[in-house]
Amino acid sequence: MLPRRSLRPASNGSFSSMINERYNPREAEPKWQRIWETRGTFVTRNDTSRPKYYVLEMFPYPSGRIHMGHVRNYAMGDVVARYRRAKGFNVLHPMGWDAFGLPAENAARQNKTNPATWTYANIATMRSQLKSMGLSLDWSREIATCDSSYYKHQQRMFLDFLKAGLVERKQSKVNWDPVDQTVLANEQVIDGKAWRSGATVVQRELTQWFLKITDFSKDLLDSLDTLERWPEKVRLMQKNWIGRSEGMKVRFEVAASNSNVATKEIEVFTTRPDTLFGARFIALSPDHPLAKQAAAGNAALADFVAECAKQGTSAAAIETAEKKGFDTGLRVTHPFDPDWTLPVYVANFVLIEYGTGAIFGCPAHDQRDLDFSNIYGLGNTPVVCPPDQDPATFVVDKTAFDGDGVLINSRFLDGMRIEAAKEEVARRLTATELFGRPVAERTVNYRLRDWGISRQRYWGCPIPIIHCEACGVVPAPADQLPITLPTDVDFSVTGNPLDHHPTWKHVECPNCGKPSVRETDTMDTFVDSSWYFARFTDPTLESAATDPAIANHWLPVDQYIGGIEHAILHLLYSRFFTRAMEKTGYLNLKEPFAGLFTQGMVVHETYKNNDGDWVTPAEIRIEASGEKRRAFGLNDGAEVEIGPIEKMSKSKKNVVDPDDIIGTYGADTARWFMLSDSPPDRDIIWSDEGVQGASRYVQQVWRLIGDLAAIAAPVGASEPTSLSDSAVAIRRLTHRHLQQVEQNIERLRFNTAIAEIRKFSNSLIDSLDSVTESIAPDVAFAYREAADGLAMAISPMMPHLAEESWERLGHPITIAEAEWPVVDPRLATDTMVLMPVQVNGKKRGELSVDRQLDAATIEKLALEHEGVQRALEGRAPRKVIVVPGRIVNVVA
RNA sequence: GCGGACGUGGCGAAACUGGUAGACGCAAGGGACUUAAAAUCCCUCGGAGCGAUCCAUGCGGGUUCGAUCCCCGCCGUCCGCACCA
Repeated sequence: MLPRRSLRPASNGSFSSMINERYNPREAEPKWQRIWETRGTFVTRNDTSRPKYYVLEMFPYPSGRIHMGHVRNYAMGDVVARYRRAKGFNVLHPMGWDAFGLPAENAARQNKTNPATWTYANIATMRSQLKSMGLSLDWSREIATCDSSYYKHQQRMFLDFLKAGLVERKQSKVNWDPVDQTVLANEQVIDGKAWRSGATVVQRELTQWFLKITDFSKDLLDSLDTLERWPEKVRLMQKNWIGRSEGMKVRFEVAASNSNVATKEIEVFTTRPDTLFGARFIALSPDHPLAKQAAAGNAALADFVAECAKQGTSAAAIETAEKKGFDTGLRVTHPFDPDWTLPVYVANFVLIEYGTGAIFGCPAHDQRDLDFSNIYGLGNTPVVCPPDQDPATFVVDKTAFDGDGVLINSRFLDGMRIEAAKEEVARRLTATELFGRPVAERTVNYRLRDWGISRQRYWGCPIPIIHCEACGVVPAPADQLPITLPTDVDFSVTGNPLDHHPTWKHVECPNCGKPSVRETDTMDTFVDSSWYFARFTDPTLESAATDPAIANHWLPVDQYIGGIEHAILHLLYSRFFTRAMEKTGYLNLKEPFAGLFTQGMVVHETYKNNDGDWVTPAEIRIEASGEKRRAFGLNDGAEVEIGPIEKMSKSKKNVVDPDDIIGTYGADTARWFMLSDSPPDRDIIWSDEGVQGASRYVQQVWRLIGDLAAIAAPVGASEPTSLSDSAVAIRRLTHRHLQQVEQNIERLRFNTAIAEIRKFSNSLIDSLDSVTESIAPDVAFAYREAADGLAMAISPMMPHLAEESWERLGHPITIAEAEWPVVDPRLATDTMVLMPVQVNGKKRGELSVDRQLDAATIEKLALEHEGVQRALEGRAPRKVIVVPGRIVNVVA
């Protein structure tokens, strides 16, 4: 028997809420979190009977507290993890901490604490915050990269890479802060000044460790095509970053030399060998060995080279920098004409890192070369004529021509198209010899440079190397690993604490036993995050970083989720590491992440008071009248200006603390809101109204589940032999909506999955209106299926509410351990279909027809339709297009 | 400068990538219940028109029976790279 008043009455909706107590997330959420923990629900075991699924969200830096960006990221990952688990996969969903890095040292300097203390305290806070979100994580696999149990393996890996020839030690320029005595990253240099000390940053040459990522340039580029479940945008960014270009290296013979320059030739790289007859000069990078050689005997040139070294590396500095050069006095011979010589300049715009560090300048067809040529009066010769120009009159003045055209002024190349001319030059120059070698060779050049990993910092993984005066660079013996960080460090002195620690660096040489010193540089923290996904597969293994069999089973990560800001470096380094680990026997695959998803940011309105200071959302209240919204300070009531919507940041104070939200509304509401409304790869605007909407929905579902629980057949009730039309209708909507939810989650379209769930619950609420006091068994069965289906549908997003509902519906075990219902495709598709009828592409009516109905009958029905008749105005239809199940269009 | 993405109601968006444009939600307005409020429920909600209907997916063209979707040309916003030879 049904208590009528528990359902929504036609005109008075108050009963439902009166008899249904409100859902209280503050009680339910911790309760279910404890139950999951006690039952070990999310502990992953190796189980090959089920297909594996590895979901991973980019692990956080333990900065202190989680922010809304984390909430969004981990809510998405958790939907995937919970959904896949329900679908029968053995899911690996771990969490860890990217725990090394500069902020810990900064905090240590400021607060006189130890970086380790600070870091582990933050981890404790953030772990408990993440736990309050109810994430289905296997916490038994937690790792922190600052644990020696983690970085021990990283040191070993470094030594293995060294042995395998994947590590190199070489000189490199760094941004040096002379006050703090430290190396700065490019983003720490602002307008040529150090971000912290404000000192003028200088370029300094240091010997540093490099990982030879360029060994894999080609593979890293080519394999991008295999990453089908990566965003096109990220693949493109990586492609551009690797920067492949086809060209030639061409050697020019030195024709006239100053006495101190012994070189007989200069090699340049070019992608435009076709323009060789337009050459006007050779330009060397100031860092080119030949430039330095020439400078040694020429004080003015030496001054010029030194001046170039001061040139800023910032984007702004480069943009405004004028082209400058210095004539070395050297001249080289043109490869196609022994009587033609070209001057050799040192020029500030030539990069040492790219190509050979030397170019030939063709002013007519390269803007940089033209700018340079115009300053130094070197002239230009157009050698490619645009299709719309007359070769006899075509001249270049201020704008170089880099489009397609036909070769002119180029002797044997005249009349050729660019591609043919390139081929011809290559053919001739590879067949001509200079000093016993071909003058030129075809090459492929990459923009990608080797990865410098040395950091002059304390809070990072020590590089396991010993420097001995007699033996040179000696790898630390494997049995001495881990090389741990000393804990008694002094941050009051400038510079690297490892370097001026009294004892730490002094060791005996493992080779000869003589006193030697440890490498005091630590590794770039990007190294730590380049293999953590592999460590998660067997995080407590002591003997090695990975067990290859286990790593190969779990990897690649099936779905990786994180911010677009890691599109290039982290993801590229991880791809490189996977290849390097394969080469050194740690695992056997190339690509670590089969599927990648980059989520958008969380943004919020900004608020500014009369004094122009930022105000936090917690300090204001919003008043809305009609369409207008105004904000007022809670303290003084003064009006606050509502500013633009921007990424949540501490500096603009437009942050909302996840703890506050979870405390007020519960984790489910926060998670639900984060996934609603905006497509996951786009930014989401955090708004109080939106959160309240999500919170209302939590209560609505709870009431609905209560109503359904009252009328549903018992758990496990078998399907009645025959079903009434109304029972079938309920089953249809359950199966149809569940199918849509599945498809949307699988495509990571969480916003549309949520819209579908809301449609589902709206339909159920509507359908309950027609329920009378006596419920037939077949209808009760259909409502049982609907109620269970709804609880399951919300479970990936709102797991606590789902558990509470599942319990209320009478299930003995948790929903987290339950299986996703099997959708019956016959029930998911309606037999009747509503077909719009158009006349000349404009809708004139609708036909409700059986999905199976033949086209001829549909056509007949359409033509008889009143709206069609009216629109035809007596004209005869010229053509009728029937798209079965979709649309009818009558062409008049 | 080079490369890429996006532009749909007051707002976030949806549209099975050629087939009823605006699902789902937020905000707003009206109403019911209440002494009142909260909560809940009902109705309206792109524009014009009493209506049949007409207009509308940044703007202008094109292809098509039919275009938010494909093509061409503009305008605007955002992102990546940037003296890469």
